[in-house]
Amino acid sequence: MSPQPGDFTIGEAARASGVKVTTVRFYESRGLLPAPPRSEGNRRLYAQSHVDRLRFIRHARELGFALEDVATLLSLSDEPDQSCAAVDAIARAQRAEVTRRIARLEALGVELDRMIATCAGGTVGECRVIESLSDHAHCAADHPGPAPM
Amino acid sequence: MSPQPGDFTIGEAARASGVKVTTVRFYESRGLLPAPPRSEGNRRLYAQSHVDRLRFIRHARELGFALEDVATLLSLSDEPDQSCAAVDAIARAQRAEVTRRIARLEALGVELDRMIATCAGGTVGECRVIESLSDHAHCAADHPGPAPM
DNA sequence: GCTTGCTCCTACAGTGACTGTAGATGGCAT
DNA sequence: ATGCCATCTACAGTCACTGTAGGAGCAAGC
Ligand SMILES: [Zn+2]
Ligand SMILES: [Zn+2]
Ligand SMILES: [Zn+2]
Ligand SMILES: [Zn+2]
Repeated sequence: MSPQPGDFTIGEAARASGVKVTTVRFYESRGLLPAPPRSEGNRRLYAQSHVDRLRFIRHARELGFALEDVATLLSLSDEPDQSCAAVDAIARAQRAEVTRRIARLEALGVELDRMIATCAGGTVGECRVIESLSDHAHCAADHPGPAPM
Repeated sequence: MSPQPGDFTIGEAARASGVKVTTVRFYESRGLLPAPPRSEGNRRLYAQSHVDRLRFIRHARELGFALEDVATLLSLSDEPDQSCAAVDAIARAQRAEVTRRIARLEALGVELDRMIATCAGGTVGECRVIESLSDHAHCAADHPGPAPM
């Protein structure tokens, strides 16, 4: 395929969508972006629809959706006559996840603040931050597990 | 080395510290936990000090410190005569990071709520959630980048 | 003594969502 | 023709683990 007016190189598609060149190729490898036709010199030739799709992916990723969810949302958006209940469910699940993460981080913030406030600025041997880390019994809330943050 | 009373197998150390067996070995491979002596049958034999160290690591991880920071905190705690300024700095940086993450997630939550509220429950073609994802211009705040969440 | 069943061993691959690197071409401008 | 950036493929690295395969150790029950 020879380059047409209106085609984008991968660099142009990257700039137009705000997705990095390497990430565009990565999305293709993950099946989120269809493999475009190539030029005679084997370069990818993107159309506007690819750029639109990249912007969709970017926005969804910025909102924290996992690539798997992005893939589902993309395949749903390709079938406009279906019910949007599945779309809604994914968005609500993401909202709930965001809420959980915030609660988690608020609790960490409180405990970190308590720890930091006890530090009197002396030696490590006297430092209550180290002590707090050593002694789990000092902490008010239970920790659900290693922080995914 | 033959097992002594007071020694822990890796499984016992794991239960006593709340760190999984595989994760204990992983921490050893990362240099966070010193390699313990072995039994005649090549099993790791931990002392109470190892269990204490594991509990320290676990608590620091629960507070979201990266393993590299945990390693620094551990090496600082091994030198009790030094100033605790470095400890304080790491804790404050972690606190700041938690604050940033919360702010980020609050913004995502607001945008997700707006998106979800516009969904009227019709078809995908009419769904404003998909539309919001497609059209970046509809969103109020700038996104700093893909969400690390 | 023998089998069952749990724990433990090493070594390596996989996760998610990319990022970085190496070495080889493509293609445009001077 | 020369320089230089963009692009190509393929693979390793990131982080903090988790999971798997294929053995070996060890206590208890028979
Ligand atoms: Zn201190
Ligand atoms: Zn705590
Ligand atoms: Zn909808
Ligand atoms: Zn937005």
